[in-house]
Amino acid sequence: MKYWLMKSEPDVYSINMLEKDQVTYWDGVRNYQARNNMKTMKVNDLVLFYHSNAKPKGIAGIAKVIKEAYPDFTAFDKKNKYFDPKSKTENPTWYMVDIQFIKKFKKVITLEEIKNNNKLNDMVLLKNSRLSVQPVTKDEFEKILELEHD
DNA sequence: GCCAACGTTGGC
DNA sequence: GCCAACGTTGGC
Repeated sequence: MKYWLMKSEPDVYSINMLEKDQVTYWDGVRNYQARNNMKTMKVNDLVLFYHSNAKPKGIAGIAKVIKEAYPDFTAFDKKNKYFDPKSKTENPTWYMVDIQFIKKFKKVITLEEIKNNNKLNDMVLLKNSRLSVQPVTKDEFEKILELEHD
């Protein structure tokens, strides 16, 4: 099993909305590295749900992958804001996965807390802050859970 | 709201 | 294939 971190701006889609929906499809990824990461995901992989451009910004909860990568249909729809003419139905450029809500942290584990933890210095989150879908190691995932506070 | 970092595009 | 110009992300 693998671990991941996925970013969302809570104004666009937050952990609360995922809790309400329970299941969602992760559309709109238009970056090749992020897409490749999604293509690597397997059912039951765990996902840290990160709130970017937010206050507080940080990890807001956990989700799991329930459907592996399939074509992102929003890329085919001219009226959708994620429309991309270079993605063809017969040879899609962009993919999405489905995730399911697992839990919402009582308090967001903030970016600051992550930065202040020596064990988490190598997280992709800190090295490549712009990547919206990124791998997390088992050790990092477990350390994050230790930072959860009631 | 600013801007650094980074990815993509397109002219050559 | 290089790289300048441009657009986007996301922390501050």
